[in-house]
Amino acid sequence: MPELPEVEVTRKGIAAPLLGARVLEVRLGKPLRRPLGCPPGALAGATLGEITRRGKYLWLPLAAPDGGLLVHLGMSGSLALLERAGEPGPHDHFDLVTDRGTLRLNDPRRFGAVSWSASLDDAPAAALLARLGPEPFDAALTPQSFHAALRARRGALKTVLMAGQAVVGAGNIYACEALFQAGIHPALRADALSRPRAARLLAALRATFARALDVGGSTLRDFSDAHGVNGAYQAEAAVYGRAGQDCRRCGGRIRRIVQAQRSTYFCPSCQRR
DNA sequence: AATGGCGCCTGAACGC
DNA sequence: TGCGTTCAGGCGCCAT
Repeated sequence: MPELPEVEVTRKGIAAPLLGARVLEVRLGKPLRRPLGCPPGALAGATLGEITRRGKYLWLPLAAPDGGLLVHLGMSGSLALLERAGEPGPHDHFDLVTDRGTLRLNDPRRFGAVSWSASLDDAPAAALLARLGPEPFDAALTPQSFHAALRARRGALKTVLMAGQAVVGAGNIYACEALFQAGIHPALRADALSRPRAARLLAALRATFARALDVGGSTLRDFSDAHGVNGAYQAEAAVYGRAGQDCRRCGGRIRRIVQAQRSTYFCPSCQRR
């Protein structure tokens, strides 16, 4: 469900209220994608530091006992910070009970994960984060470096965007939307993209993310933020989920193709190879 | 080292 | 109404 903007909106919703919170208890539901990696009881008494984000991962640092939790929301996960948490529902699989409320992970498909690591430099966190490319708004990510990263890839641009090595954060929706905004065909080979067009794509991706952050991640149909509110779908996707409908820019017909077993939506006349 | 394919889960929407 | 099929916002790991 969440792409980078949604994860960042989630982080913003929980970072301040949980800073300095004391862990009282950890409750687990059904198994998630990977094991917690420590006995739940071992976290009691720890104090939460400032929650950070890397790609679509959240890092919840803990002190005394030291360590942290690396959280990924997968396809269908969402976090809510509840003042008074009721009994966990059938899809609530992780509760971090603190003296400032309960941070609850709801994840019907259970592709998400919560993993304890001694630090970001230790397993499993280090290995999971090691493969990630630069953050989209990192100043070190320039049109030049982005173009260079794309030139090292032979796959289709849309697939490469989603792989997260040239830049992190784009999922299926924002990859499609950014390519539309940049006027680039999703099946164009990454290493065939000219430098000006790479610059255009980076700008489009940043604009897409910035817009989503502005509206609080509510560009996604059923996203709900850390307070459980939202879900106000903006209905502003230009191409995603619009196969067969008219392109808002040229009036042509939006097409759906499959790339790497994922749906890709694009406008054949606005987006050129 | 990059690439493509598969598996992990459940629920909603759709067609018959 | 019920049943089967398809699809869904993401990784990780594996073989090549």
